[in-house]
Amino acid sequence: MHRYRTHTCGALRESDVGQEVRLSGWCHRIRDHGGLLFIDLRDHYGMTQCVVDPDSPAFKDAERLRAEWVVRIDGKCRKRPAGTENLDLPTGAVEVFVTEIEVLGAAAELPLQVFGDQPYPEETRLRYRFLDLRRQSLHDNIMKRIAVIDSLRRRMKGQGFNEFQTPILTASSPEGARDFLVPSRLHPGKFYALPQAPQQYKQLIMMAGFDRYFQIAPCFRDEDPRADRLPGEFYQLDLEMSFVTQEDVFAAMEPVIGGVFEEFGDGKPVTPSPWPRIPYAEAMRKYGSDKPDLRNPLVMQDVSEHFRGSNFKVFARMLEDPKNQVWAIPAPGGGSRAFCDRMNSWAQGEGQPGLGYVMWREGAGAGPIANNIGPERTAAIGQQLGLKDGDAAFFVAGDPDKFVKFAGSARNKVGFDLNLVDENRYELAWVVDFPMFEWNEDDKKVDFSHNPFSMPQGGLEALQTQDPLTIKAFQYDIACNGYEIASGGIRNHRPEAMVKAFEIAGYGEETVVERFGAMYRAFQYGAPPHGGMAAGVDRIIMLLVGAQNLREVALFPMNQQALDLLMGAPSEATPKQLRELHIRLNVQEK
RNA sequence: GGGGGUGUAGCUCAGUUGGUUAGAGCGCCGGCCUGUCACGCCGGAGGCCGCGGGUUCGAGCCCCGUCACUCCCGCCA
Repeated sequence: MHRYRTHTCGALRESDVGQEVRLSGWCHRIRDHGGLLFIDLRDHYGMTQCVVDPDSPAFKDAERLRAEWVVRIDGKCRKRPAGTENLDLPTGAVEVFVTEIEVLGAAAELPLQVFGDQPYPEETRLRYRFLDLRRQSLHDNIMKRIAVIDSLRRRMKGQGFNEFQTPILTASSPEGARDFLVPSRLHPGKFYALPQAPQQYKQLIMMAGFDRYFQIAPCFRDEDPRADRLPGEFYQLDLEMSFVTQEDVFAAMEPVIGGVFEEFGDGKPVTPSPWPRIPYAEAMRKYGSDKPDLRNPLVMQDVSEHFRGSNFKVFARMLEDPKNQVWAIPAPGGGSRAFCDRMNSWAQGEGQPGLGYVMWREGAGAGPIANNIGPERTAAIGQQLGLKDGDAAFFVAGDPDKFVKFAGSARNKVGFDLNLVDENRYELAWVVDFPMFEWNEDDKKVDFSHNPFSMPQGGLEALQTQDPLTIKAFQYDIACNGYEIASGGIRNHRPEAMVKAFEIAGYGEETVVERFGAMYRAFQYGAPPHGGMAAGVDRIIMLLVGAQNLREVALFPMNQQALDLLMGAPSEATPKQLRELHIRLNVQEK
């Protein structure tokens, strides 16, 4: 007989009745009836009910057991008495009558219970992650993560993509996020950086003549986290293809991303291919977001004309500045004072002065704004938005660039609060035509708005002739249910266009050579047109398991302060380590 | 860097307008219990009310500060 087990805890069935078996696992739950004692023994594979009574030589040992002790039990598999079967367990037709118990690992009093699904504070969960991971929901999430990643690999390989590994210790790159730095021992005063993404490597792989690259790539960014942004490190399905247009990338990726949503989405409807393509400008105008939640049917509209010259002086005066507008968020079914007041105080909580609204009832508008602008204008607004009695609309005014984000979150709130969002579906869309550049108000200069490696639409000629702020890039995202789950672009593989693009952003050719030397050099020696994207693996899995937080789908995440409470990272270095690295600390005293 | 929320038993939480001895459930310890599967019943231990200061005759509750966790803004393709 094997030292630890003949079967796993999920294996025994009625066909095994009569066998002498050996199981090892955790005591999930113990029910001590005095003369009869049940142990639910649990391992990765499942759970088996084990029974001990005073006739068993193991009875005394069994009475000592507590939750989460690891034990080996020997016994006989037998059919449960009629009427006591547990249909909820695959092993529920049988039980093991225990004759011997060996304690393999006792457990101290638990800081969190493995049994049940009681909520626990993040700090406790992270410090005792190994216990949290035993709990069913996290355990299942991690197994689903593994299955999703397997499926992504299979789908990518099936399309002729090859999986590469790229360096983890690399050079700091000036674009994008803050780098994690690693001091060099051999080169005093110099540092490696952890890659924010294998962006340059994957482009170099294309220039090296490999055609289709992918990688489940670890990415490192030293930025503050969010619920949908893990601190420190996260994973991307990273890919790149040569000799492709934007449409080729879409065609390659829709079956991969859409496929995993169909495969792992518990049968929830998934947007069929081809997915909608929404220009960035349209997404911002209709949804107030570059990652719109398309489960929400609400579409915002510009209603400036109805307020221009009206008696609602706050808006009328704003509209005298041509860059200002008034947008309306329709709220079908939201025409109650209670709801509108609630939205108003929510807006104040968001740091807004308030949120103006009109309610429609008995064929006319109601509320302070309606009173000010009069019945004709109110009716015209209702008509434009397609609203009727019982509905409302909310208004946001000012410079759209400044209020659009707030308008977008108001649209979300109205949609969710009025139950207009069907949460049981996955709505996927491409957001395309991102602007190449944007105006940086702080520095009074033009910046790259996404990554500097994207090809401007119109190429070099557009860079030479157009107002930079009107140039669009071959740059695209995938939005799903309000999350950005992937981002990519067709790359700028022409050195002269690259130099020109950087010049517009205020960098000379010498800067390009200095900062992106490898790419610049590679572009000189025959660069194929290429493009690709990167999908957020953690975020996709979060959506698939229905979690609200990325920590629910990561094995050993850090907390919001980027501390690893389990391992105790980051930690201090010894004087010897620092000496070898030529580092002297200069920590500010508080 | 900024704003919001939370912090009371090992854990989840309750705790009235500031008023005597701070409670419940789960867990833990002891006892009873032969068909449970959230087993049941009886008893018990367990508290720097995050920490520091203040107001008050009196603070878990009010004020100031601070720390921790979390959500958001900034930041981040």
